[in-house]
Amino acid sequence: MFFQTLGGIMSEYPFAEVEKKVQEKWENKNVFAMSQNPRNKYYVLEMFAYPSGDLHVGHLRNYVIVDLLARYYSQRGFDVLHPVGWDAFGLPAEEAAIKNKIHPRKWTEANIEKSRKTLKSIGIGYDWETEILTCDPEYYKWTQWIFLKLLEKGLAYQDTSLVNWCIKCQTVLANEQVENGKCWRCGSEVTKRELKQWFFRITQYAQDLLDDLEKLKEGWPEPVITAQKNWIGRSEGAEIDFSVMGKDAKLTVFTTRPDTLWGVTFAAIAPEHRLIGEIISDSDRKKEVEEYIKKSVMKTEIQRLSTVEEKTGVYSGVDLKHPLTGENVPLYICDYVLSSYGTGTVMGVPAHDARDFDFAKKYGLKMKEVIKPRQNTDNKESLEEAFTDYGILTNSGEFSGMNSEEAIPMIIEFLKKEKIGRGKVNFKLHDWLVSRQRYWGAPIPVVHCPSCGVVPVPEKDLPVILPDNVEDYMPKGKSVLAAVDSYINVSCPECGGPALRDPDTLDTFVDSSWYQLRYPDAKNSEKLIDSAKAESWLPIDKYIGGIEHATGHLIYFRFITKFLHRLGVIPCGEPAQRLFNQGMVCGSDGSVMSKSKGNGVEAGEFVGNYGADVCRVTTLFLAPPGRDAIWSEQGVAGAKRFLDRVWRLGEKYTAGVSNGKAGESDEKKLRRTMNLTIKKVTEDIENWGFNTAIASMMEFVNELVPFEDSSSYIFREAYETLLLLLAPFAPHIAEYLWEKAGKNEFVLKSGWPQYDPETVISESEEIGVQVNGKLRAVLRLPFDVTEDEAFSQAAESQNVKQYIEGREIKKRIFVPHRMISFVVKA
RNA sequence: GCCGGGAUGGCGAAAUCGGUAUACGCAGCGGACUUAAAAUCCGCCGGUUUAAACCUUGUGGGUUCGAUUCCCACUCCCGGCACCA
Repeated sequence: MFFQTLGGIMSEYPFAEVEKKVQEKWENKNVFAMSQNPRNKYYVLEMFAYPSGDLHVGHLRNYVIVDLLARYYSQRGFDVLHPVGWDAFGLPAEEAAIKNKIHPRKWTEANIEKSRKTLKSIGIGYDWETEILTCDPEYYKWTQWIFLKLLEKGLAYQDTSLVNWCIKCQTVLANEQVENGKCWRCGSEVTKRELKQWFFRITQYAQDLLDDLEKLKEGWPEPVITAQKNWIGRSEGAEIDFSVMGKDAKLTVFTTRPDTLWGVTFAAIAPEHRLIGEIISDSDRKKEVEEYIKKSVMKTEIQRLSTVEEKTGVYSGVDLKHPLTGENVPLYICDYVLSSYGTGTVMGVPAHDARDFDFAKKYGLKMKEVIKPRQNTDNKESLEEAFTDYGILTNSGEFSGMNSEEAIPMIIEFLKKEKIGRGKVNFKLHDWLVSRQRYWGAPIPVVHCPSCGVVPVPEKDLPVILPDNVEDYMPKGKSVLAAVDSYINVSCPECGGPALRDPDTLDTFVDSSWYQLRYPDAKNSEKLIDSAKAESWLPIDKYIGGIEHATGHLIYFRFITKFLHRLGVIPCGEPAQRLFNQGMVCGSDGSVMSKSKGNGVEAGEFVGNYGADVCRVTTLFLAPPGRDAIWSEQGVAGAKRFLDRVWRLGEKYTAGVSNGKAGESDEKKLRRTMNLTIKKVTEDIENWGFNTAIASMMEFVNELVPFEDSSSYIFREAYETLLLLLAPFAPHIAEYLWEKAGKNEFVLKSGWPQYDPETVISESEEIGVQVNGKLRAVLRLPFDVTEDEAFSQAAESQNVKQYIEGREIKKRIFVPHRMISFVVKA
């Protein structure tokens, strides 16, 4: 019996027994199962997690927040979908395999089991029937299917590209695995290597991805929208052709400032540019150029990170011809020019571009001023810095005297007519490199046949199963799978002749780019998702995760959603209606909590010591969910005391004793507090103010504790209301006490209290009185006090009197329920 | 360099259509209960001060009867992007 107060000892919330019991009850009755035909759906999801093993309290925050919402919306009568899954492919499993000789699958499954246990111990209400694992063939079958569809539509292609290569590890590294130009694992220098890779043509969706950000403005945080906008990086300008002197060749540049075309004094080309070899073939500076290229390509990574100041380059020995003036334009090879953006070649306008200015100054190149500032045209003899704003064109032939804004479209039109240029829109966004020379990922469903070329695996043969019989996971310069004969050798689906499977696997961002579509129909073996299910559950209503995914996952996620939408698989073009960025939890050292830093507090251990509900309340009370927070055990005591008091209220309720009659005014006050608390908690949940919601429940409890008559109707009503409000925050204790209170239905299905606006009005309230902006008194006045009455009462108040007496009152201000203010002449 | 977020008691934080700054909690102090301690309950708790008064939301200005809230300038901290022509 939990409800006996033994020998005067104040009882505490016996979390171990209660939480176990409640969790069993939830599980037996399958309370979190998704509805098969939702009328009023609500889909909440936290961002996909990598199963790293032990969850720490930092991870917990996210789960607890989303669970709170799921439970809240359930109580509000929505059909909630709150699923869980695991982003189970990826490098760490492989690293563990190499290090500890354990199969990546085993390692991954063991970790997932561990995390599952922790999540269950916190009482997160998932429908475990819908759980997905990206390393499950039934899941990656559809990852592969999406790949085939992209291939079919020309949105997946192979191309050679320079990739990060660690010589020591003999492997390709993703950008985020390169830290300051060094390999994240072995610390040795990373070089570039040209390899054939698979890409998704996300750039084809760039404009769409950009345009639809408009639709997300209401539901997504502004910083994410901005980050995506910058990442997509649309810029309008023109491509202009420059012919190569003495050769039948031309180079095209991209510029956003065609109005500065007359100011071109040199041109610069990226060292990696594909045409360099051809252009310098008979230059007398061939040797220097080749040396420079070799040097800059090798050290690209380090340079990118360290140099912003120094620009280097080498004269190619070749000149271009200015398309308008016919003048010689020397061509330089410069590593400040990016090969991956625009055309890999730029026109140099030192007078009007800061970078070109630096370069020209260093190499003593000419500067030609062709844009004048609109205001103060004090002619300086030599330029001290580039003038990069729009202005008035000068020395620009027939366009001289025009404003940049009007000249730009006219110049583009002119270039088009002369067939030496055209308008052009460029994006910073690059095509998405999706192949990895790695084992632990979804196999790329493609066969390479010597006679038929690249042949997609027929849909009926999906999934292409990742083989388990691998002995050595150490990459040897190519994918591990290339060495698995039984896997790699296959007959061509077209001609039946001997062929090879693609040895690469897909980037894990591909796995996580569509997972939200799978939950509503996780077991469907015929389709990615049944269209009726898609119709009734998609899109996500609330999506919660860290801002660090703003330009990675969230772009891929939107892209694949859009693609599948166009394909007719799903009804929506955006994956998530609302996005919320929860803040990070930092360890006591102030840095982000993580296993590798050793500053994590293990979740399982914490729950074992204090219980799930204390853990939840502590986490939620720590700070508002959007803000970064430093973990501290200090809050635990408060959370524990709070729940212990609730527990004792339960005893008081059960006992139903009347220690003297509560006065009418006390009852009225309690009714008022109850209604105010309902209002506050409801609004706070809607506005992500979980910490203040808890604060107001604490105030409510503080009033209930000393309330005399626990057999009174109002006490019983208030207590029951408290349990309903508390349930999303501390579901175990709420559920248990709800049952003890004689309720038959789960608290989760027992509705959400409504507040009565009438009762929150109190008879009187305290109003501050200011004189010349300084607070001089606080008066208790009737709620419906008239303005005149308020002024006269205020003026009579002792302390106010001394400040206004004998002085001319210039102004009186009355703000109902808040403030009375007098302005007097000094 | 550019973009974004932040700065309020000893600590986590609350209050922004401008209206009694510091709710709630932690820590601390005092008291009740107890042989005692813990737990629990009650009270105090920004600073100078007997009170009155004055000062106080990173800094300096401004608007206003009144500014944590709005405007301008700046400092520091955190995060992201980083030669995108």
